[in-house]
Amino acid sequence: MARTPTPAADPATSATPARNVPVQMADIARLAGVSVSTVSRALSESALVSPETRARVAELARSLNYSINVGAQNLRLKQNNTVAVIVPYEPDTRQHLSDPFFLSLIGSLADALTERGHDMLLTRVDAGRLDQAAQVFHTGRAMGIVLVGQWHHHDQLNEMAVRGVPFVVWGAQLPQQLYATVGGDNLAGGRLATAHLLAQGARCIVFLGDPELPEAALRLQGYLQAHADAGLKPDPRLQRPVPFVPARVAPELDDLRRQQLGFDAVFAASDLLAMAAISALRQQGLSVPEDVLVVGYDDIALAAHFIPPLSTVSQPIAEAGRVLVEMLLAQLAGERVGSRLLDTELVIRRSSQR
Amino acid sequence: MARTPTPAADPATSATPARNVPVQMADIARLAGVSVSTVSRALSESALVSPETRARVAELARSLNYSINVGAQNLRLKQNNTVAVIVPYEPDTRQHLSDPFFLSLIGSLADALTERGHDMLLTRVDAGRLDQAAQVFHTGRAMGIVLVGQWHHHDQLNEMAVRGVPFVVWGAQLPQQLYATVGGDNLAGGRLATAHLLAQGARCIVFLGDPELPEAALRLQGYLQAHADAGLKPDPRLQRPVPFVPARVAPELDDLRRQQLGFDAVFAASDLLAMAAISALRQQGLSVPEDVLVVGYDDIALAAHFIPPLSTVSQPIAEAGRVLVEMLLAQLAGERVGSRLLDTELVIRRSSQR
DNA sequence: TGGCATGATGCAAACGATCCCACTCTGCGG
DNA sequence: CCGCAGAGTGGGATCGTTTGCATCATGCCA
Repeated sequence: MARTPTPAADPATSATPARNVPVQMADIARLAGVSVSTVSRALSESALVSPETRARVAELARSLNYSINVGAQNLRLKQNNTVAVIVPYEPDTRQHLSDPFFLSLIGSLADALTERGHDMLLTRVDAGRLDQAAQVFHTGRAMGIVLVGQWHHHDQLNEMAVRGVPFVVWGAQLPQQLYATVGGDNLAGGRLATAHLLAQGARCIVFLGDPELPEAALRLQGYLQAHADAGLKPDPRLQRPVPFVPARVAPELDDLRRQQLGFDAVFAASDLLAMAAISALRQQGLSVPEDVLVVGYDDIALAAHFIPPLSTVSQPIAEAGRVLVEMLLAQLAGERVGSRLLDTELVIRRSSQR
Repeated sequence: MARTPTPAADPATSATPARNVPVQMADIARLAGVSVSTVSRALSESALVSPETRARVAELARSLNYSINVGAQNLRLKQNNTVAVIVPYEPDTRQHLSDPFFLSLIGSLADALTERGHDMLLTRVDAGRLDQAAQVFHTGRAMGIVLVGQWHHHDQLNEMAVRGVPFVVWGAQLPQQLYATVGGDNLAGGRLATAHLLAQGARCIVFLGDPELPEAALRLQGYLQAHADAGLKPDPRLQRPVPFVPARVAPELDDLRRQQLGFDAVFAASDLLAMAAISALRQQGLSVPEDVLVVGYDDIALAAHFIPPLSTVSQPIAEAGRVLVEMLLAQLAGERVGSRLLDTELVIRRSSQR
């Protein structure tokens, strides 16, 4: 290709039009005829500098479009105001951040953190190598950690806590845990949903959800309790341990049908599963709520616009973000914080009413 | 409350069990009997240190659970490998990060960034005070910026570009823009969707979407083009400028009915709007697709599980994240990057087929 | 007029890493 | 026996801030 000089596009030719010359305190100091110390003090509104100097420096800083280098500042102050939000990532399914509930939770955390003037570092780590999570703390990238998502490795979390890593977890509260969790009241949620279905006359309620995950296990326990409360004993074969993957729902329901196990309601441990279930039922020629009642869990934004509008157990997402942040900060302030259970609420829509 | 001393819980009593004594290079140096320089070199696998020393230092570092302080490292190296992802926030509606499409895009960005070893800083800024976005760059918190979401202020973006802030934008490509965008081919998407509806026999197609937003405007333009291609002229009253808020859809459709404007199809500029439309139609006693055909936009995860499964224009989310990151990095490497249009694809499901 | 608060400023040492430069030590060739 | 190359290491400046302490001018009182 011939060398055709294009004056405007050639960076070497043009007189560095927008080359980034990062302005720093020393520059301001020189221009203002004071020392860096004074500039530093002036910019931090210290009462030690005279009002005139302060004004002059401030004006200069603004006109030079100066902004402080937080890296250097943090180093000097040994401070850091970013919080890491870490989501697990299942290497086998390569399932990335996908459940709308967790995405909303992340949104809510972003809100809560910016509200308090903190930065949010979003990181994904291999669910198995949880120790990597602690790295963002040890390397000083974040002052604390919020873990959201399904974490299987209870003991790894305990170890992190022992090592003094400040963190809070969204999830179920387990016995013997050394760390603080925030979570919906899964037991109550499961019981509410199931009791409602029973009250609607359902007698054979399918449970969809993966009891390996503590949260789902509690919802299942609530399901059992509601039955017990009503003096009923549910058929254990109706409890289907499906992972949180919508595509796994239809085969499960087909299987029930093949086994000739009749059912008149479904309680799914997530809205995504519930919606998949409704689709699958429709496929089988059954309609909701006429033939089968369905209740989901999470109350994601779409639940209300689904057809039929989905009854579900609502988790207080906005509050969740706020509380998680609050607790992390309290912990950083040296307080000893316990776990928190947030109220859940049953939202009754069409899908569970005949 | 009486002061009941609980020995284990009292931090002052216990012998600082997990008190955080941040170990640093100097500590390792002392213990290894070498200088910090050597430690630094050993840990960075420099060939300048003898293999024995290197091994000794590495072993010591591991046993002390040492990890480098990236803040100090960044300061010294004048480097920084975090990328800021900024989402707009409408102060009037206080609408937080909610559209599933953008949330997925964020997920995909998180994936693309971690894959390349970058940290992701997630920030929300007031859509009107876009200049705040540049701050995260100027303060050195991030080396570059990815803007996602609906940005109205084209000129503010241009100004940022002029000032030399490295960033890329997800969105529509506009004339006279000085910055790089990545976006789906909204024009083609709109045309595809509309042409498909016309091919299905629809003749009065409602368009739902806010043409104030460049992306939606292009989709509308595609809608018009498809009509022109078919030698048709759509009734302008069928173009309804609704914002991206599901709740605004039903009133709009009611209004159409009040005006006695018949229609046999709806093309919504987002899946959320499409789903809200289907719900609203159902409310009015109309069924989809029997009475009205519907096509959405984005192909969010739930579209396939909706009832009826939603036809929609699919945007390549995973690719979007990858390309955005690639382009930002190219820009940081000093390359001059142009905007990129990603292929969109029409996914035909039940909602648009009689 | 000297002593001394008082207010405004500057100097220099941190913060925790990197890396240029100088230094020591060994081994080898002249 | 001396010089020197080269390998391995240490000293210390540096990145951009903050802040304890010293400095210095001023004004006031005795």
